[in-house]
Amino acid sequence: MELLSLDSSPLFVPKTITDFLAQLAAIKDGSQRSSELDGYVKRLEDEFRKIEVFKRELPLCMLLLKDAIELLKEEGMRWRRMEERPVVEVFIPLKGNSEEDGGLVSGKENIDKKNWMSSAQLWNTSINVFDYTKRDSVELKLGNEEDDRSVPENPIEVSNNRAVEGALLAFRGQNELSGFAKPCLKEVKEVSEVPNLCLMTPLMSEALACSASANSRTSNGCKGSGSGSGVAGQVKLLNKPQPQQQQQPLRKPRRCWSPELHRRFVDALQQLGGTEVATPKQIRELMQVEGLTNDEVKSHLQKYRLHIRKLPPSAAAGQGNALLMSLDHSGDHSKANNVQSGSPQGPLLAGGFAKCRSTTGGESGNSREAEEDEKSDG
DNA sequence: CGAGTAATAT
DNA sequence: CATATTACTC
Repeated sequence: MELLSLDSSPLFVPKTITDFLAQLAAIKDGSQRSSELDGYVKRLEDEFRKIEVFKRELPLCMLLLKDAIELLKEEGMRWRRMEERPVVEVFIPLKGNSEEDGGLVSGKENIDKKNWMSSAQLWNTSINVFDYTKRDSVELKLGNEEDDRSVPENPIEVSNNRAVEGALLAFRGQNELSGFAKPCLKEVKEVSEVPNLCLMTPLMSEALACSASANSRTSNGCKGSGSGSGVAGQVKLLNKPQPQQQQQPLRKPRRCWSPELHRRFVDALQQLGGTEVATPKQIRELMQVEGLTNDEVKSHLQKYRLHIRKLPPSAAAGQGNALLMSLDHSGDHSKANNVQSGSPQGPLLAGGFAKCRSTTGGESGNSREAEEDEKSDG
């Protein structure tokens, strides 16, 4: 046993990071030590990718793992430096600047965690922003957001993560993250409290256009596969130096109509009195979704109309159709919206309307839509 | 400009 | 084939 630990063969799995560090510290041979560390970090990262799929269920694991990875990496760098010039420093600086700062150990940790938490929140709410290399930008972005979270106006807003998304994309470029970028938009599930829609903002399109054209359209994985099973599996490094920036009519990235978004759409629709009488502009304004363009709504409406025209029989029989609703709303009362018994959502949506379901979230059984924030019209 | 629709792309 | 974007007409 001890032999093993001393030998620290590649298979040896230390119980804790500190243990591991202690082990490493015992190793005198620099190359061996670094290889040990590298291997361990690699495994950590592997696992991280795996559990990333369950990030919602295992947020703490994510954090811990990430922290561990960070720490080990830092440690590795530190040691390498120490190789060159022996310095007597206490380790566990956690992360500071990639340069070295002194041995600030005390309060830093806490602050760190806090920030991480905010990041985590972001993941949960909309995008998967995970990058342990350049999360600084993320943090900055978040700083404002989370602090200023009191925006009662529209709960639904474009994931203002376009910058983040950019970073993410960049990150994807240099490191494979198959399962990461995808979920950003489809992952959006009702997070109980914060309903959020996934929208791609026009601004984003620039960034996307570049990497999208160069790389692939996977950036906006709407219907794309998913399943995090192969997350750790595929590794493709495609790094292209984005030769062309903006030229030609760059196509807007596809807007993914998440269930939430669509629900919003339908809501607006019925509030406006039906699919046939509502106009795109009205809908858009009513939806109050930032970044949502008129054309997009129009397009969606077109599709929607087609759909409900296509299968009216069954729906009509259900007498709860949106078509009829337009008529129904005549004598609307305060809660006319409640017509959801046979709400347009059911039949219509069932047709496969809301397709951008999350892949990672296996519990798609939450078909039960959380009741929306009803507009208590005065 | 906005709505509606067809054509086109992914 | 479904879905979303663009182009076109009114």
